[in-house]
Amino acid sequence: MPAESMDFLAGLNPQQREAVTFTGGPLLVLAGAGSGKTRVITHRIVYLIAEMGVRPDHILAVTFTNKAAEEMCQRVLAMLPEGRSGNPRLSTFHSLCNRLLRRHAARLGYTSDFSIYDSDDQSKVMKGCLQEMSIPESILLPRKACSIVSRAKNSSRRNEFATRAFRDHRDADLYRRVLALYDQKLRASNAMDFDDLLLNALELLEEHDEVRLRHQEQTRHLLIDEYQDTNRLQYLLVKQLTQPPYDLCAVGDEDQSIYRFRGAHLGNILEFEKDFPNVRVMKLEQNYRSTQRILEAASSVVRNNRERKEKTLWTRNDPGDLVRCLASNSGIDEAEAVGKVILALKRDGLDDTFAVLYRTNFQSRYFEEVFKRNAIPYTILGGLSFYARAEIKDLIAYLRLLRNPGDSMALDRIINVPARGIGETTMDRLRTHAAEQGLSLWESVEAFARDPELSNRACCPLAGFVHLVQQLRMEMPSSPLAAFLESMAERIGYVKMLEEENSPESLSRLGNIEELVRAAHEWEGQGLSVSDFLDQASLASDSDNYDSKSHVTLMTLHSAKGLEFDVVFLVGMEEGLFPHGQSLQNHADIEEERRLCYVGMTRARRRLYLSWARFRRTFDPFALGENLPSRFLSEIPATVLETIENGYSSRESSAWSSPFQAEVPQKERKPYAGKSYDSVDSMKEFLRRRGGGAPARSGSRAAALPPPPTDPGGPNDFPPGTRVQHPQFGEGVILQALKEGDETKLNIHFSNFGRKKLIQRYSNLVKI
DNA sequence: GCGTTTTTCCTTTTT
DNA sequence: GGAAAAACGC
Repeated sequence: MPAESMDFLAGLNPQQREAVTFTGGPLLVLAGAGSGKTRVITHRIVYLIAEMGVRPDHILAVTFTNKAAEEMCQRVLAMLPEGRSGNPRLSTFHSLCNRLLRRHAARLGYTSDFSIYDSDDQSKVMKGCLQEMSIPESILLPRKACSIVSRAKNSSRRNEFATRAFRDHRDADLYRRVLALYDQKLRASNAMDFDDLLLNALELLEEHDEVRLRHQEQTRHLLIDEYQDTNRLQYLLVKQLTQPPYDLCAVGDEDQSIYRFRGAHLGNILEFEKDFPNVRVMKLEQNYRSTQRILEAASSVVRNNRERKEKTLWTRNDPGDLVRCLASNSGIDEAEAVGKVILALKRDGLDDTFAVLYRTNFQSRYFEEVFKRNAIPYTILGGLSFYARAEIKDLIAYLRLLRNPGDSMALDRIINVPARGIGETTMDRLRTHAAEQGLSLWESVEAFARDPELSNRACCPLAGFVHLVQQLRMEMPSSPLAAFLESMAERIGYVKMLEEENSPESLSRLGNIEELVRAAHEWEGQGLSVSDFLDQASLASDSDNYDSKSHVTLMTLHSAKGLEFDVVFLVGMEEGLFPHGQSLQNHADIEEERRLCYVGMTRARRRLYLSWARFRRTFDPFALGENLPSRFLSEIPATVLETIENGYSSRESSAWSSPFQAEVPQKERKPYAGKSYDSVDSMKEFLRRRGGGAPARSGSRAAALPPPPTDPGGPNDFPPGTRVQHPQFGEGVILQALKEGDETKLNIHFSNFGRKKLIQRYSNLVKI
């Protein structure tokens, strides 16, 4: 072996080395958190090229985010000797499929200029579908419909829709019709949603032999990262991308599977050995990232899951500090406690990286406020990302319309932005005309603009708009990206509109546009076209924006996957928030929440703080007065945990003031009585054992707090939060109970019928 | 058809 | 507490 290769293998432990150099067929690497998963993938790529003489472009590695792909690519290139031919291909499933489809779109009846619809576009299309089918929102919300449809799409081939999709569902027939109409609309706009990218790529490979063969020829070595989060569609794609004898290397950790809601199928990794013959399975169990105590705490939590392969993660690292549990009174106090810890640790002068991880995006708010007030520089991922800002979406919608005239969502968005006298009435007529004549919205606009019958008032603005778009469309292909964007923003009147508004917001929007132009300049330098720019904007993920040099980063637990930090704060650890209230009903969902907790905890290198708040302002109808600490906290052994009581402050009464709960008469406020909270006692016991914990209430404070837990009440008592069964409406949850005279009016949310107001006496409700 | 004010509803998690 | 839809007045 050349000295060089000895070098790059020298940094690996025996198991890693084995995984890197094994080439005798399909390989599954079960890699625990922090066990050097990325190193295995990058070194394996380098090994294949440098040692096995594999042509770089015969290697395809699929990762979860573009950022991960890019980083791996850079590490690989740094290790490779000069003078090779081509680069290995590293990409996400979605970008891979996108590229494949752009090349072969015609075979599936799209043009290569197809648009990619984001979740906003999706729910707008869905809204239209439901309206056309006269399904009121009270029965099916557009976004809910989108997620149901998306899940079905991620587990079926397109030609299976009519039979296989929704097969477990009570309303399968209804959903199939919704899906069919939704699909038809997207197709008519020459558009694909995220799921279509996978679905169509699969169809392309399965049904077009020459495409598949060419691709298999190109992909002799396939590596897949985060295999635990692949869904059925991705699994089927993997099978199409390679062929026996597979050189397939899948790397994953079933304990870190956190995308079940998106169709991720744990079976993919648990049954890998059945799917591929003669598979070799290797385990990486030495953790290089975290301290012993952090690892012990995280392992004890995830051990409570049933659906997993047994493995023992260990480390040679220091024992480290105890994991700390911060118990605060309110969400604001929680944020302040975290801020204080960060300031204290920063005072020690270390160059530590910090992360605040939460279950849901809305939790970021208090942290932002506190960090701003205390001059703690932070970066926030997700929430309103750059591409989600209105002005950026508008300009991108213009580009989308220029590239793909069929893109009705883009057209709809910008036809009257800035205002050009094309209002709702005209739009209604355009839509009707399009539907009647089987035209796209754009074709309908063109027709109206030419129609001599039409009044000038309606016609002129349309004609002007058509002319503008046609001109821009002609110029676009030949102009450099940044210059084109800039001149477009000018000519469509967008800049003028913002300048005339002349408010602080409009000025910041102008700033954002400048930033977009700057970004375009950079991409232009890398030889990217308008099309690439649009794809980048659609397929970018939140963690793609993560900057490891930033000292404090706020993000959801999901976005934190694959990242690591010196100090991690896992906040909002309360029953109902984490685990999330929507996950309490079924065991598989709880297990997923637990894995999410495991992922969060194992992001920490040196210090881990877990935090919860007794009261939290919320608009969730499931919210129930005082919070209980998350069950995950009670799963951590006392020997590695230290509880810090972030005492009762004067704010507790204001923390207890949800606008919703304020409407409920004091007397009827009752703690949730459902059986999901069966561990109340163990939780209290757990806190007492640790000293600190929830002290007994006494004196004046008790008056400001909600009444202490009492019995759920008799059969005629329906406090908010109670789950009920109705003879016609099925299952529901009491949102509100109002006593009026001797009647009680109940406001109930039924899962299949939406909200209803019923008089309790006549309702025939049964508690469940 | 446009701009402002009022009301509503909301909150899982993401490519 | 804030964005998006609806309602209202011009």
